[in-house]
Amino acid sequence: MDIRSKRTQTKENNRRVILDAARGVFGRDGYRTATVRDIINATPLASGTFYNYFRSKEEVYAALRDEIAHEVRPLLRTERQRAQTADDFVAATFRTFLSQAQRRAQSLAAIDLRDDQMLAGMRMIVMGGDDLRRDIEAATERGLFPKLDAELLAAAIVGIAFEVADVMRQRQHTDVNRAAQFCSELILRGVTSVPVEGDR
Amino acid sequence: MDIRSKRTQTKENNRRVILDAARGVFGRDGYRTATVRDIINATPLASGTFYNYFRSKEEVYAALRDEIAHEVRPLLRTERQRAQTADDFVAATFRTFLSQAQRRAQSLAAIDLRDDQMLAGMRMIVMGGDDLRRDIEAATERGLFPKLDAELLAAAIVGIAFEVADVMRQRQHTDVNRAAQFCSELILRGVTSVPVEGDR
Amino acid sequence: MDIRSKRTQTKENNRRVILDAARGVFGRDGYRTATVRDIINATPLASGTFYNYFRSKEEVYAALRDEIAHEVRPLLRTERQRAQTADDFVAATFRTFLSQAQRRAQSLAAIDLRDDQMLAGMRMIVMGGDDLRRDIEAATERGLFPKLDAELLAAAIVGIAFEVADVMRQRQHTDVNRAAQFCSELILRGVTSVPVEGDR
Amino acid sequence: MDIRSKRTQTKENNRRVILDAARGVFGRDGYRTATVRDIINATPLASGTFYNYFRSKEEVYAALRDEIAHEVRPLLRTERQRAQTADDFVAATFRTFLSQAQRRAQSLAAIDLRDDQMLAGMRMIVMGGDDLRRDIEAATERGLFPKLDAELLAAAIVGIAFEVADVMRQRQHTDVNRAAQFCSELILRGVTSVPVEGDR
DNA sequence: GATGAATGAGAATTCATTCAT
DNA sequence: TATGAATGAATTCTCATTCAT
Repeated sequence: MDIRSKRTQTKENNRRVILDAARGVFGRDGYRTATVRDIINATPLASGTFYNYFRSKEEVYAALRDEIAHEVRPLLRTERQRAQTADDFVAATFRTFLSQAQRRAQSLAAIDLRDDQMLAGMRMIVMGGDDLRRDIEAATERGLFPKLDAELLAAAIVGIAFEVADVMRQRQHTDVNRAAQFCSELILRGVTSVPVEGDR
Repeated sequence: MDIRSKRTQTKENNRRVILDAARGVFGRDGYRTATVRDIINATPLASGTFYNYFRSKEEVYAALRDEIAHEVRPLLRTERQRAQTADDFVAATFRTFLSQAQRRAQSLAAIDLRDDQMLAGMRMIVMGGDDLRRDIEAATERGLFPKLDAELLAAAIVGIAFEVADVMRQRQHTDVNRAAQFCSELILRGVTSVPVEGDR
Repeated sequence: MDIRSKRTQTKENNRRVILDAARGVFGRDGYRTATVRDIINATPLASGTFYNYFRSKEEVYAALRDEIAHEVRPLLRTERQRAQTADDFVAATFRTFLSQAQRRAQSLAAIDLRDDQMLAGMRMIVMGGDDLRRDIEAATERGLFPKLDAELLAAAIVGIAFEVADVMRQRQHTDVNRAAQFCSELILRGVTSVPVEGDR
Repeated sequence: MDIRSKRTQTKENNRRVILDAARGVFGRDGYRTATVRDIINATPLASGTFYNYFRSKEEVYAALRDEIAHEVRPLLRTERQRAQTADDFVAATFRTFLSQAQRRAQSLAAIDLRDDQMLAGMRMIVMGGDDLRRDIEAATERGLFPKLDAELLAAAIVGIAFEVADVMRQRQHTDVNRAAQFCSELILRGVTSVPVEGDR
């Protein structure tokens, strides 16, 4: 059904190859340090070819980020919009983000989370631009949250998500559910209700 | 009476001049983008002079960061160690960090918070390396917190502090106390107890 | 028929162009004084291009030197290993070295012989690393020389060869054979048997 | 008797200090690599002070070289002019040069002999500009040598002296007399009469 | 479209020398 | 004269981007 010329296939394939290489390089060297040349070298392609697909490192990054955002954002929105309780809402957000962060360990999660461009990107993913704030506002309308500063709450959720993801990365800790639960409890009921740890 | 020779004064002055220029340039262009040359150009000094004071951009940044860390860390530790309640502990941390972030609007806060080096630096300031985690552990001994994963809690606090500071920066919002209170309530008692907003 | 693509040709040509330029510049300004920029400027190429071919000035020099060593060393070894008498052995060494030094008047010989890197290079050529010493030892086995300190003898031969080559260069004297004969006699039978000069 | 103002003493002392430092630095890093700054740093003096005494690195070197030349040249000339036989003449030259080279192990001899400026300097010392050639010519008049190309002979002697000094340096061999004898025999009667070695 | 060498602007850094103190 | 910080020209090298094949 899908009749593509060989050329088209190659074309799309190269795009893919570059994106994957970029992912690896960003993950290894950090977005900042990585050079276009590094990306090309991680590829069987020639340097000039890069510019047939992307105009710059930034553009590759954007593509990479958008790719993820496109997969993750709808998931997040759906879960949040379906949430019946504040617990559902918050837990969905953390669970989805943390499990994505983990699943993408070799790709985006492996990218230094603190890298500024990258961070902006990740934030965009979690918050979905302003998805999170809007979802919070909608949820507030539905009575899930008390009336509060949605933007600040969104910021807090994002902040926690990032830092906790980073701790998980350092610990090479993989119990996403427990981490997500920790975050949710913290946001929902505060430190007093956070589940007591045995040890990690 | 004039204990410092003119020379020494000039020398110290130049250091200051470079640090201030760096601050401005980092703030304007971001740490990443900024070049040593940019810093020099923001200065009446010659290029070589820079290298009489710092060996690289990294070193200037470190000096800038340490300057702040030196002022802020002791404050934070003292307040947290004196805290009689979890509220005191958490509130002190947020208040101090957010007010510092604000006070330094032209300096570090103005530096792109999302820049990775910068962010690592700021994290070091707030957490003081591991100050925060250790303080949480000590406070837990004192019974201020239930037994919990101190590292995760520290991460959560840092995450919130950052993101909220950033929102404040964007809003050019100056009510530090309200923001600090918001953060504290969230951490302590969760979203349900966060003070209801009129609007900003 | 045209086995090498135009591209490959250009590439090889550029390498040649750089080597030749380096030769000229080294010869004119001395290896020490010469800068990579000087070499580039003696070329129609762009500065970056240099670094597509060589990593540094040192590397160009090494290439230049090796080029010569590759041509000269085998010649020398063969002649010396075939030598039936001490006379043959010594004469071959001087003749080959001096004639090479002369033939390369525009290339290596023109390079300041006294420059240390250069000199080390030339020494490597004449002695071929340790070729000369080893050849002397082998010749001693064959009974061409009395048992003696091969390393010192090699050193003496090299020393004479250099200095005499330098005198020839200054004199723009071209009678290689006479110079070689002079050196050989000196080494073989000493000053008393050196052929009496009219004058130069 | 020698009434010098303190100032004059200091002045001469500083000159000395710089010369000694330069010697050490040249010896350690090589003339080429050494920078004026290195020399200054090897001194308790300030950078500006250097320029009260010397205009450049070259000038320090020249002073250093001349100092030695002034000590060594007269010795050499005297010995050579007094020489009754070719043996005396040649042996005196090698012995004096090699022993000087050795005695100055921490100073000039330690300087990379192959460094071009240095080499030119050393050559000047051994040959004394043209001393050696002139002395050879004079000795030839006296019948010590057959009529021959004095310049070439001088060159040969210098070449041998240098290379052998270098071998000695590498070997950390200290038997100057044996080395000098080797060189003399070689020059006087050639390889066949060079004393047979046991081993080094 | 793919190739990969050429390009050259630009960044970091060094260091001989000057000059105010 | 001594000091040592300031100077800035000069150098090396990198890397995004172009372009002939």
